[in-house]
Amino acid sequence: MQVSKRVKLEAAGWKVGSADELLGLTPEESAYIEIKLALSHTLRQRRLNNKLSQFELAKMVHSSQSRIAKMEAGDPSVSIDLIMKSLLALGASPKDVAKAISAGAPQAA
Amino acid sequence: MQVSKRVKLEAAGWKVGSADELLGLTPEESAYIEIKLALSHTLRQRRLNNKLSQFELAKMVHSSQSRIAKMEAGDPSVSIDLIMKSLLALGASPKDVAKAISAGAPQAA
DNA sequence: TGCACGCATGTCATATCTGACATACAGTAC
DNA sequence: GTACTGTATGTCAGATATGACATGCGTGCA
Repeated sequence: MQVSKRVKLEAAGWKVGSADELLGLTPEESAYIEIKLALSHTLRQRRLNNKLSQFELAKMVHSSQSRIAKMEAGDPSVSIDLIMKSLLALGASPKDVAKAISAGAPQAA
Repeated sequence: MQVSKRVKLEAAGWKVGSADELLGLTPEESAYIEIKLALSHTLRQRRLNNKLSQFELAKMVHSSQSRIAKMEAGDPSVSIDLIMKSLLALGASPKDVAKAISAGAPQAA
């Protein structure tokens, strides 16, 4: 993740790395965000690997470009459900999803 | 999973084991259900390990007994989001969640 | 027997999520 | 410069999920 992106995410209300000390997040909340960001990141990876634009992926999953952008940004308005369904539509298996979560959200350097 | 439980789930509209051949599920749909059932099962395990009733867990996660029952049943009306949040509230880490998904839904014998 | 506990299932008002749309911005090509 | 592609972000009506409640069912126990 580029720093610029990280700054935007943080400005948008999320903390990216080890967030909890700065914001007042409970362990559950930060674990939830960690999972969401891990899946968001994996979604973008998979989309790019498949050489798809957000618009094209949106058509595939019967959604819209703006919602794909929000998914990849880990926007608070998108559910983990939706991100997972999109991953599965891109051919990910449950084990792939598990691996993505295990790998965790990409940490800042 | 007891057979009786399995029968109930199936009667409720889900197929449990290798479902897709019987119902007309797409690979994404069955992967989604597989993940949901894996997490449902893990939720029940964790709750029982902690010796909590559904009612007690409901209070912990600011929900209701009926919704916990639906989560554990993998009811179509509950999102994976909610099940995951409950797991995290029970102290599961993202890696625990990943392991649960990797392990998969308990297969019928 | 009655009564309490734990769990399942159905319903419903409301809270939350979603897709669609508009719009803005960066990069590239002309 | 314009035009086009890909992406980000804000808004909103309609769709979906949620908590709460009622109720039923089985089990244990006095």
